[in-house]
Amino acid sequence: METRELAYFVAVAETLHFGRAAEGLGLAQPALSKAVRSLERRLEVTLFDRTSRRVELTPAGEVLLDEARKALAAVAAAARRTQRAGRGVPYLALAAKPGGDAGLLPSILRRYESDPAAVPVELVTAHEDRVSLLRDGRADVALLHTPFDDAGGLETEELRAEPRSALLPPEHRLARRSILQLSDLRGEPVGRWAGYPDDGGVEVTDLAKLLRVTSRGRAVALLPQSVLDALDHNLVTVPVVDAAPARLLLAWPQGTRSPAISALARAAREVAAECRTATRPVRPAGMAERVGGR
Amino acid sequence: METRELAYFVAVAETLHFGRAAEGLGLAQPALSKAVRSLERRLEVTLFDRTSRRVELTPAGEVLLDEARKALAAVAAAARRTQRAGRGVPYLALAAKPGGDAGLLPSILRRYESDPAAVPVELVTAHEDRVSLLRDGRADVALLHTPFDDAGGLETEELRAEPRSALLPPEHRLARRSILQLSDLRGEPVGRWAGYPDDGGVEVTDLAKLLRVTSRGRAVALLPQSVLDALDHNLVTVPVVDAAPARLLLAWPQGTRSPAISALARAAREVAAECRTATRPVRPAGMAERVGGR
DNA sequence: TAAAAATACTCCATAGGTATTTTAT
DNA sequence: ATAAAATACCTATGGAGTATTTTTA
Repeated sequence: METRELAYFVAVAETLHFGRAAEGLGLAQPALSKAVRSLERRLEVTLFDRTSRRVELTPAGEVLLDEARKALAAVAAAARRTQRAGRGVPYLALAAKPGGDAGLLPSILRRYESDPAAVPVELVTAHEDRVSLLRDGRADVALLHTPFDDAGGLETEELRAEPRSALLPPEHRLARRSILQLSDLRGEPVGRWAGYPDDGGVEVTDLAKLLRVTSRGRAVALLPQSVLDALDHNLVTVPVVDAAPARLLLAWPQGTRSPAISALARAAREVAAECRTATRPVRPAGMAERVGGR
Repeated sequence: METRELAYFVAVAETLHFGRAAEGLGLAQPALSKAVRSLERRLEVTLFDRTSRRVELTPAGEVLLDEARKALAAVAAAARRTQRAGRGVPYLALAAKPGGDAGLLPSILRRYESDPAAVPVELVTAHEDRVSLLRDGRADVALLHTPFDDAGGLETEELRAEPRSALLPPEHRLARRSILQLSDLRGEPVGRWAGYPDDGGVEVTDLAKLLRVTSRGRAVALLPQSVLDALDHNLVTVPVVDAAPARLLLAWPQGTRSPAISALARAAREVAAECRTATRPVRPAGMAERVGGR
């Protein structure tokens, strides 16, 4: 199986339409039909049930879609890592969301640089999809936030874990509660980052937008207290006691823990520990209150 | 990058010889030279430092060798899993070493079959390389033995952990000791399974061979007590207190935990637990003794 | 009947072959 | 001097194009 064929298959599987998939790939429809047919012949497996009106994946096709994505990511990672290794000095590409480092990054990098195993760091900022940067080799390490990012299949170092609170407009029916449970939020539209699976919530792209949407009462946000505190708002926060805690992780692909990554993880762990002792949680948990704003 | 090119590159990187690699791939040397050159051109990276007398990998080449192996395994896995999904009823391919199940397998399977999530199991027996069966999709789950198998990058369920003992000929200088430490075995040739990295020990392919080699005093074996007890021998076993325990694991690739795998893991866990309580270790640890034989 | 996949064919880019040259030991 | 990679050149497979047919909702 050639990667070209896999890419073609994935394109069709994602659109379920040979014509549009071909257009997306920049080739003609018959070529794509033939390529998929020949893949099916080679594997001796039917990948699509298709008529001239509908295209759908067979169970085997579902499996291949999943596996092909992984395989293509691995091939892309091979190319990217090789190219990076080929260009001069070795360095570490660190992916982080702008503002998503909880202010720890400068101290982490300062400490890391004093480590003998340190290697120059290139910061790759990306609002979305830091995990796929790791998976396809554009980055070596990333700062992630679970449960927002999916750290499956990655090795991680936890830097911080924090319970989450709901951000509500003052007039909201739950705004006077001292604590909440997830079940209280049943039926509420919850703000959801663009690019994450649609659970019926409102899609937002950044905190400012989330804030606007929340102010208008169109959604509630579920965020770590420290993030809510840092925002400039006139809303109410209520701890959600059974929400999975928001965790800040340093993550890298399985089995790629180089000395440089170890050094960075060490520095990050140390800085996070210091930060924890320095800024102990001040606010008693389980208290609703007005915060922020002017 | 096409998988063909990656496979060609890996062949050259493994032999460090274009001619022999080409022969192995069943094509002519110039074709291989050209393919590698075009790969280098495409990546804009030099992969080999080569003269007409010597071929060696550049640092970037080392990276690609590593990454390409992973990528090729992912592609092979995609093909295998798809084909298996395409052939009739879904089933679970379970890789195990013949005799390497500690006798647990029949009970595990019997219990598993009563689970509603159970799916037919196909047993794939392989003396070596069960991990690569998982990695390239020929198997879904495997019974592994650490530290003999490398479970890196796999999800696992530990079924049993057992301290290991040295198997020695009665006349061996260490045969009268009550316990041993790894340091006592410094310099002793230790039996090593075929296919594992050469640490200077004697390579053996099966337990019978290991037994013969050990009897002749050409090596010592380092095995879990239960395996030694099951063997028919006239040798002495001495516990090695600081050897990593031998662990029997059920393992599957990251992120593939299907309901069927969960059910099998559950059954395995339960059977292993029962077995632990039923056959508590009888022999007081730290006692040298004659065992087995007739 | 109309939208969309499959088929029929044509073409050419390139993977691969053979013969030969270059190079380093 | 020789082993081995690179180069030159040729061939043909198959990937991709255009035009057309078939299919089904």
